[in-house]
Amino acid sequence: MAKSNLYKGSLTTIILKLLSEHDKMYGYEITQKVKALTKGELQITEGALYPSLHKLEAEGLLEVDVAKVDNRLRKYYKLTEKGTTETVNKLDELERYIATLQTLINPKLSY
Amino acid sequence: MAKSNLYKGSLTTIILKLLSEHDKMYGYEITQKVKALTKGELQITEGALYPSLHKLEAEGLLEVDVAKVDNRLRKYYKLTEKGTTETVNKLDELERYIATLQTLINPKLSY
DNA sequence: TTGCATACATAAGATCTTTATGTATATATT
DNA sequence: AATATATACATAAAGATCTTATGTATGCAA
Repeated sequence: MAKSNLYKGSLTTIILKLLSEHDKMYGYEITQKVKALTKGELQITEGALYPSLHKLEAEGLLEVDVAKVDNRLRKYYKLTEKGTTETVNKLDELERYIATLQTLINPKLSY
Repeated sequence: MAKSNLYKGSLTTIILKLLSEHDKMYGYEITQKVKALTKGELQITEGALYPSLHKLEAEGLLEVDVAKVDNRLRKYYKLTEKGTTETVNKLDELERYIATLQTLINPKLSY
């Protein structure tokens, strides 16, 4: 994930946010979408993504729908009701986090 | 650190940025300064701070000046030349990171 | 047939943090 | 006088998250 270890902790929120916009997505699709949206800045590795998806599922925030497309396996993930609620919380948290960083880093500017 | 595990990875940059503005600071002072600047949002724990300071010192980004004030030990940290250079890099990295997050989270807005 | 893209997965190790604990002095409260 | 809080340092165990490496398998292009 972009060499920077800043992203540590934000992956979950990113996944949830994408799923709140796209109804259902599968793992590989998420990596490609993030790569495209960020113009290559952020490349989610599989070693980070899949365990994260599994955890979100285990927590009941996502539910899976396995499908076979072109003779290849796909696991479509979508938000549960709980996941939708949690997405709002996580996004709030992320925005507060960014605001706090801005305070520390650009003390003279207001955003 | 604010319950949120988002801050993971940003502590180093925060420390460097503060030291780029304050010439020299000691550990406890850093925790208080951050707490005040963020109105309590971000409270750096000692278990995170001290290992981080030691690491920055080991990497040659900070140098220490031990002092005794009111019969109590203080370790004043200041940026080395290398540390000053690295601060610029880390701040650039953090700003790109924030910009990337904004792209993912507020696709409709530009910052 | 070799390589690249698609599509999943996991395990070992690295990194950073929390939580808990320890030492010690100074000051305020009861 | 005793207790609590603030100041000031430190480390160790456990937890969370990620990187890196590896594995399986299909489809397609060179």
